[in-house]
Amino acid sequence: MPALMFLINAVSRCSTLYHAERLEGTDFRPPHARCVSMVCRNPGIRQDQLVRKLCTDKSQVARHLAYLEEKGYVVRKAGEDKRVLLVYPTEKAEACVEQIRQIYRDWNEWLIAEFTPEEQSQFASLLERARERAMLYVEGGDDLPPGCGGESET
Amino acid sequence: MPALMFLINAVSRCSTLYHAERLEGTDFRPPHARCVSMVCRNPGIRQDQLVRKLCTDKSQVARHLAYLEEKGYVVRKAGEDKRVLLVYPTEKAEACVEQIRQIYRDWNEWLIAEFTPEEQSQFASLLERARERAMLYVEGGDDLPPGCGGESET
DNA sequence: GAAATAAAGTTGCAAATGCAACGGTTGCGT
DNA sequence: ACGCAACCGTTGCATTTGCAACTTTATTTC
Repeated sequence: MPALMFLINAVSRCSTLYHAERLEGTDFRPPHARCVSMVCRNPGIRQDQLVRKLCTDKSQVARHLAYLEEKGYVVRKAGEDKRVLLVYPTEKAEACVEQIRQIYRDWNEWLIAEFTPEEQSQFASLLERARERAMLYVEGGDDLPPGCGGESET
Repeated sequence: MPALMFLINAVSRCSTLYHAERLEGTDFRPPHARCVSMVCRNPGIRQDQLVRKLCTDKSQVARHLAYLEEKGYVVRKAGEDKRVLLVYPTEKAEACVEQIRQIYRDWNEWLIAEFTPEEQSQFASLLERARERAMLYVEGGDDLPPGCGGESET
């Protein structure tokens, strides 16, 4: 049995390929669509919080938002704390976010279409818990996987 | 609740970051390690089958194997059908594959450490089924997700 | 048997990603 | 009030990835 990572990588890649296909002809590629979807769900979100939610590198978010801003899908305003940028969707974004969400739904439903309803909710729940735990590694903390300098052994 | 893709992408990315950290100082980066692990598990595998198992692009496998061959970890021989290459691990690869596998195990176990044993096997089983279904999309066929030209409507 | 078609692998190129270094801003300690 | 560390976002750079065009070999078709 292969390691979980192989399974997860495979599903992740297939998902992205599907989204890329569905997004053909739009202004978006998969990472842009992820940003738009998240910004519309959280208007005024701080850019660094967007990085956390998308679990990617801050340089990616900076570049993708710059692209989306240039295309008129988002607006960024400095917060009270002038270090942070608050990101707002424009009407142009609101007008097409539903189309993006539909792509997500289509993939989700098709992917787990052969699961029973209980399996479907189990799957989502376990994945969410795995995600939370995986984030612990990225964000650092006490409970780290082996080989991260956090070993309690001598 | 976010789409499954966000969860899967996040776990996938965290996994890769972890593996990259653990592989520091070796000749491998995550994609090389994946190739070595798979080739050692399937000595003499055809390069195109490796592409399927790793669920990546054939150009990636070509480049990563070229690197591994140059470094002396694998050997590639033309098959009876001279179009295909058969990939064999060298002793050098066999000597370090166990170290790679340990990294996979460490991550696996840590990631699902807070699941109950039943949840752990459920998770692996559901992920495997999701992977198989996701591959259906990449490899084409009858049962495709919406928007892939395979619609049965008019 | 020759030509057309398909398959496997390689290479070139553009996009996406991750990291490290940098600039501007805030908060803290003294 | 000053200096210093931390924080946020941006940019430069190297790696990884995906696609398409190409080469070589096998298979099909006539």
